Amino acid sequence: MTSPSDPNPAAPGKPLGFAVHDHLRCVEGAMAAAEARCASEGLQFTPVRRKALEILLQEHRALGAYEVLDRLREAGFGSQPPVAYRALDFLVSNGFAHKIERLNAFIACAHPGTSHSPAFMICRMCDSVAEAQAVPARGALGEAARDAGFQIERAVVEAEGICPACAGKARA
Amino acid sequence: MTSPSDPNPAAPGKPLGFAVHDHLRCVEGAMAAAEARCASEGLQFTPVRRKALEILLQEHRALGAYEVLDRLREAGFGSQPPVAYRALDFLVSNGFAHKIERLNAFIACAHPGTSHSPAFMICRMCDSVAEAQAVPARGALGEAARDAGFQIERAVVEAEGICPACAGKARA
DNA sequence: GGTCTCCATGTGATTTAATAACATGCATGG
DNA sequence: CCATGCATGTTATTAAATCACATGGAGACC
Repeated sequence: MTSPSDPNPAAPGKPLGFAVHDHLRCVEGAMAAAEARCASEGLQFTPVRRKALEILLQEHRALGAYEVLDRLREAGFGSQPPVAYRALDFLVSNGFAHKIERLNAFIACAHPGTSHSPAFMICRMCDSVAEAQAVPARGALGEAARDAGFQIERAVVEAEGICPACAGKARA
Repeated sequence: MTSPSDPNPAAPGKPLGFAVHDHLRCVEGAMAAAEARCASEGLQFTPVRRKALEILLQEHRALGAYEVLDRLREAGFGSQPPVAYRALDFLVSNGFAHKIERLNAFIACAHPGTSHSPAFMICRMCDSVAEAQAVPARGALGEAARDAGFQIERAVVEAEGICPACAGKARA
């Protein structure tokens, strides 16, 4: 699973998370990308923020703020809620992570760099989460918004269901 | 605003909430519909549940569970959180109301009867909410789900932005 | 060099959201 | 008549999020 010869089956823009992939590289790559972007945009990628992103990147699953807080504390950072919430706010507002409203939880962005309006698929059995792209102006919602004269600025799109792995297990 | 000659500009299936309409009738109609459906399906439309729905119907806006609880208490019902949460659970599971995840709040269903997967438009200035229809299988999300082998069971679709009324005010 | 300001971090306390666990009481059906 | 199921109610607790305030470092500016 961490063999360096593993191909990465997730092409850019395609949902990752359900697909097998080289996770070590996946984490390292994302960290390097974040590092680079912070440097180029003058964002302060401080130790807590870095650690928080690392924590989220470990799994393709959404973590609650208190779960992140626990791990930050273990790593020697502050132990009060604002510590986690502030780091998460930084990550979310700069596109390094997203909040899954349905779960009141946070997940690392799977398509960093890409300016995007993300959509999520949440498996209700194993809680894994995959991120896809969705343009809100398209589809039924965009149509309704145009009809109503509503200006969409941001959209939360979160599908709940069964991921391929769990569907397989259920059939077995 | 409550004049009996007001036309109702919201055709079935079209988003309501931003449109001017006869709100008294809107509430009465929804209550009657709920009444009828509970009778026909053997659901217990008890006083708390009825009152909770009435409370939500008063406004085209999402109310927090504790806000609903306050009004239930004022109406003489129990004063503890489970009172509100149980009534709201009943309304949500039977399609009389929806939960807006983004706001951790609840709103009366605008298209009762219709079996639907709702989508919402939330004004970030005045907090009003309009409900539209969105079929999750269509659009970019459905495509991504098919690609990934993910089976969508339910979808949260919540657009945040500016409603026509507030856009008008901003221009003035 | 000194100082001012901004911003990040840390802590204590509080508010808001949601659920667990348990008791009561009323229907309905056997 | 009693057993069962279901709705309601209460106490208590857990989880999520924010407020308010103190500290301290890095740069900008004189």
